[in-house]
Order: sequence, then structure tokens, then C-alpha cells
Amino acid sequence: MQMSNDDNHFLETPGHLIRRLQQISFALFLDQAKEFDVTPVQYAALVAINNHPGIDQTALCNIIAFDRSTIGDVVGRLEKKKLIKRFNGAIDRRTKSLSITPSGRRLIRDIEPAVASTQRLILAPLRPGERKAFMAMLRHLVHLNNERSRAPSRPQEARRPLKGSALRAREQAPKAPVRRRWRRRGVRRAVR
Amino acid sequence: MQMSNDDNHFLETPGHLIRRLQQISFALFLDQAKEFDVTPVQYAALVAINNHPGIDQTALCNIIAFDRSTIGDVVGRLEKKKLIKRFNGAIDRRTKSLSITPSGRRLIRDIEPAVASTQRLILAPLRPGERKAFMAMLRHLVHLNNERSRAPSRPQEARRPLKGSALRAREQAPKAPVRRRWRRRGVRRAVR
DNA sequence: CCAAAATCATCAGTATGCTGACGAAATGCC
DNA sequence: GGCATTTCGTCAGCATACTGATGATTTTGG
Repeated sequence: MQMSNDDNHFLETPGHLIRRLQQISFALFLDQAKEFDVTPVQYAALVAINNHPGIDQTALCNIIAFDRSTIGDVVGRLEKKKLIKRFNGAIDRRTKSLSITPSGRRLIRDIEPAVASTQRLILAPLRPGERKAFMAMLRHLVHLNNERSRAPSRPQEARRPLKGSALRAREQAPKAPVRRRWRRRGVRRAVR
Repeated sequence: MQMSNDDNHFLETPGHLIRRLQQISFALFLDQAKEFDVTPVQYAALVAINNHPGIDQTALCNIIAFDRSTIGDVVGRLEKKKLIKRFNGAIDRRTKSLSITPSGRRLIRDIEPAVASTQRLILAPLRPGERKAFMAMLRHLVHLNNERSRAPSRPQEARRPLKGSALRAREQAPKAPVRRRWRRRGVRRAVR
């Protein structure tokens, strides 16, 4: 199977190489941390929850640049492994409030060496000076292209505290069942 | 939601930034090429098939660094869209032989500007000199870490032509049904 | 020539992402 | 105060990945 010039052109585009580096870095993490049974994504969520006790899922997504429609599964797996707990939001009843367990804190502490060696291995092929330059450019690319993905990072966006009529209402008549205004309809979606 | 120092540390590790850059680059491709209804992965497979008419699936994986257990679905979608054709291997009957259709060739030609602008947009935040340096380091990282992922690139590995008893046997008594030697057993897998 | 080992495509199970929609709840505006 | 709009968590549907196993076939070693 001879390589053609077109292959060489295509295989070295930014998009293709970035996809491969992501796969390599994911595999390195799983390998280094295999005894801890968490994925890079789960680890990221766990660390953010540890740093922000009681955070809700959407705010968590804004910090670690995840998709809202995926985070439910991720924290569900963390909960099943008893690394975090999930409560219904006490203030805003639409939200779920996330907090870490002692077991989760222990995992964060114990996995540290594996995480550090993963990051080291990813950049290992570069010379020390190059590593700094590469990381600076990587940060630059991600930050300036931030809004391009569905899940941009928005760490500055705080959860606004409740302050409207709902808060006042709840102070007097808690948890009155609410009448539904929408009817369930079948899901229709073009299949392209 | 205040950012903590731990957040800043974690959010700037290579692994996290690489994951985000991959998401950004994927989203840019879909956006630039949205009228063509192919994903970056499907496009890569299509180009490789165009460059290597009659290639089988495993050799295709070796070129574009895909996983063998995923490629079946990908080429299945290309086939459904009539961009490629899939035949049973004429020489080695375990393989599927892939070839592009006129419609697929047309797509490769027409999508070119969108692909080019995607690659341009990914690197746009960098200064021209930095782009070269970044790409050189990216190539270096991927090539030296190649064997770390499940699907390393092995472009030099040719499909060996059939040469054993099977070929001679087939020349005389084609397609004799073969007695099975293994019994189906239930799938057991640790759930970790 | 034949049995053991290797290889090809596929499958089930799990995990991640994205799109678009939805019910529930909260906010904004008049 | 009451309705329109937004927001939160979730869901269905699709696409990509990886692990380990399986059946069919081919290669290898003797």
C-alpha cells in the first residue's frame, strides 16, 4: 500500500493531527491512571466539583467547557461510584447541587502522580524550551477560538442568586405542585 | 462562581487544552462544510479511499489512524450516502474492498475550499511564524507518541498479497462451505 | 497436508460529544 | 399579578472511540 502525495498532504493538516493527539492523550491518561477507574472527563468534573462545593451542573459545564447534554451522564457515573453526591437545588429547584464525598477527595489526592506523569508524557517528545512555547500557543488557540465550540468556557459567569417572585412565593407556600402548560409531543427530527 | 487557583492549574494542562482544541476544530469543520453533510472522520476516510482504490478496511485504518472496530460504521455511512462502494474482497475473502464513486469524487472536489478554510481558521489566532512552529511540534508529538494510541498510523504496512495454500485451493475448488470449529459463547466482560 | 496461530470484519458494552426538543421552574416585563 | 421569555436538566437520535470477544478465513510450522 503505497502512500501517495495526497495522503501526506492530508495526514498533516491541523485538524487531523489534533484529533490524533487527543486520542493519544486520552489513551495515556487511561494507562497511567488505570487503577483508579476514571476517565479524563470524569476526573475534570470531579476536580471542579471539589473546587466549587454545591455547584450546579450548568455552572460546572461553564468551567470545564463540557456540553450540558452530556454532563448528566458523567456526574451520574461519578455518583454511582460514590465519588460525589447529587441533591436537588435548595434555592433554585430546577438545578442539581453537586458535592464531593470523602472517597472522591481521596481519589483526587491519590491520582495526582498519575495525572502529572500523563501531562509529562504528552509533551515528552519536545525539548523543554519547546514545551513552554507549545503550551503558550495551545492556550492561545483555545482561548481565542473559545466561542466556536458548543461548550465554550465561561468561568466568569456566576450563578445569579434567586431574587424574583419565585423566591418570595416559596417563602410563604413551599412546593405547591405546578400545573403543566405543555403537552408532550412526538420528537421529529430531519435525518439528513 | 469564583475561579480558584486549582481551577486555573487544571484548566491549562495539556490534556484538557488538547481535548478542547479537538472539539473546536471538529466544530469548525462541521460549520465550514455544513452543506456537504460529512464529518471530519468521514472526509478523511473518503480521501484515503480515493487515493487507494480497492483498499480494505484494516489497511485504511493503518493510513488514517482509525480504530478497526469503528471504521465499519464510518464506511457504512459513506456507502449509504453513495459516496463509496463496498465489495467482498476478491482475493482475500475475509476483507471488504472499498472504492469511491463519481459522486464521492465530486464531493472531494467541491468540499476543498471548506476544508482549506477550516485549517486556516484553526490556526488563525497565531502569527504566521508561530503557525509553522506549532505545526512542526504537533507533528513531532503525534509521530513520537504514535504507538501510544490503539490506532497508530502504519502507512508503510502493505497488504501482503495472498500466496498460501488458500489461493491455490481456491483456484481449483471455489467457495466450499467451511465447517465451524468454534462454538458461540455468551459475552462476559468485567464492568469495572 | 493439517493443525495451530494470526488476521479481517464485526459485535456488545461502555463513554464521550453534538443537535434539537421538551417539561419544569424562574425571570422579565407590562 | 400574569403572561412571555429564559434557563436547567434531560432525552432521543446520531457519530465517534476503545475493549474484548467471535466467526470466517488465511498463513505458518511441522
